[in-house]
Amino acid sequence: MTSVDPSVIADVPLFAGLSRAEHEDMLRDAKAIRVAKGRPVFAQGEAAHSFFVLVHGHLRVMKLTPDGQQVVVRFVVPGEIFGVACAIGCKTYPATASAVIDSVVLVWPSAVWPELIARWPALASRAMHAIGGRLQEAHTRVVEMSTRQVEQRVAHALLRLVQQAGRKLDKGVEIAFPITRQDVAEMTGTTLHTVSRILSAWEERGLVEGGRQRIVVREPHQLFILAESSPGASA
Amino acid sequence: MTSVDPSVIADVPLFAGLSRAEHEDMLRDAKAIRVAKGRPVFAQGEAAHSFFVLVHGHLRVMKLTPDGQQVVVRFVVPGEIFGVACAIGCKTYPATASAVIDSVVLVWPSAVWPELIARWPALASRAMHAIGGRLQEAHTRVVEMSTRQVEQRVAHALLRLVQQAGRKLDKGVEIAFPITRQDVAEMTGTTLHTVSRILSAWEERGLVEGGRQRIVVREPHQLFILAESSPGASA
DNA sequence: GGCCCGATTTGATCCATGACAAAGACTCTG
DNA sequence: CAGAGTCTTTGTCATGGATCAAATCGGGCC
Repeated sequence: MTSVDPSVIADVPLFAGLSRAEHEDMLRDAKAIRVAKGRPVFAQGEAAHSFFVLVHGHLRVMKLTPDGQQVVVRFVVPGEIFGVACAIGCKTYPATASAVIDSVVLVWPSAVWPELIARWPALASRAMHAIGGRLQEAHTRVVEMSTRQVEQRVAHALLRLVQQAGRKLDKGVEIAFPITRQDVAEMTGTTLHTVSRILSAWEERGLVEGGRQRIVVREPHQLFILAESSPGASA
Repeated sequence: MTSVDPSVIADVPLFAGLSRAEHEDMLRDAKAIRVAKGRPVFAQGEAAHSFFVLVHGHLRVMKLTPDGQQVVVRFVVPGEIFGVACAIGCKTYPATASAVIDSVVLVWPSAVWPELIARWPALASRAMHAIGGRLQEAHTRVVEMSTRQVEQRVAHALLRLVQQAGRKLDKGVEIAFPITRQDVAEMTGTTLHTVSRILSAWEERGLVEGGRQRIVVREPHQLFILAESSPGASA
């Protein structure tokens, strides 16, 4: 039996407030696995055998349409629970999660979920909040896609990424994992061409700084203003 | 103290499998209120004092953007729980719910939620599934908005409405509550003008039949084919 | 170091759909 | 039954972005 050091979940919000002994107890059913950059943790349509917590690294969660287009649902950062299909009554995973950099995840069999939440009711509540937060975010995204133009959506997406995975730099904040224009396009419902043009324009104005699979936001506040401005009000 | 007849929640899926005595117990904290057509049950931004179950009628849930545009999040049909901000850790309602026809709702104070789920753990699980379902739907909508054109999105929206609130007619299925082209536009991220044109075109082809605040789907299957066809493949 | 491949940039063109405008059509009310 | 207020239809025009096409750039690998 793989034994996992309980300290790895010391700062997982979902498990906050539990004792070390309780952590150990929970980890009894878990396994830690390494996922190489680019490899999937699970794939859309697969039977939902397990649920997960990301310990280290970054994952991209995406949905594939029947005709092969893909949409980025979100990025997972360390400490988050993901792949909880079992908790919401899905038999199969509704999306694919793959590593954008070498990552480490904890894996529990789906079967232990009911047991866990029965034993720690706070867990149910926390999980509910986590799912609720994602619902909120999804709705925000729907509203955004319905009412704002591409430039504003890209601005919002960048701000969200910065908040979720920003790394402070001398001059601005950098998104802490490799991300392509294509990724940003798939987060905002546009094309990599349009994203490239927008970022170029922003770079011109000193708002951001780009690079291969790299985005640095120099002026988050300016970006915020852009994101919030009403759809008609352009320069 | 208002006493509510336990039979009103006999067919609420959330409470299925509980005994009549348990229903009574739950209803002890509830009040039933009538909401006139057009009146809000709660409004976006308001403190989330209560959560609800719709007993009779239909509600529209919508979000308002800072600049006054609105987006329809969903319609609530009888038997559904809604306004569960408290369950997902929101202090205020993130959207507005108002009656599209005269309706009756059960109201519980948010404060009893923790109590209820503590007493009936199955409730927590059911609620989780309900929220999960909405998350799925929201993601589906994001994918749709990112990858399909307006006509396909409208087709999907109609099919969803038919499934949720379809009333079988001699010639087709009717959406069982008054709904305007504006509503459909706000569900699909387009304008009432475009929706009107699309419905007119479909009516021409015999797929649907329209009227004031009324839509009858004559050929669900044709609509389905339209909804699924790849974005480029038009007549 | 030189090659190869994926990522990015940029230009030119096209078109789905939004915006504007105005005229019906249906309901309810007084 | 007239009038008002919604809702719906339809026409015309403008345009934000998608699409198509090609360079160019930058890294990693042998």
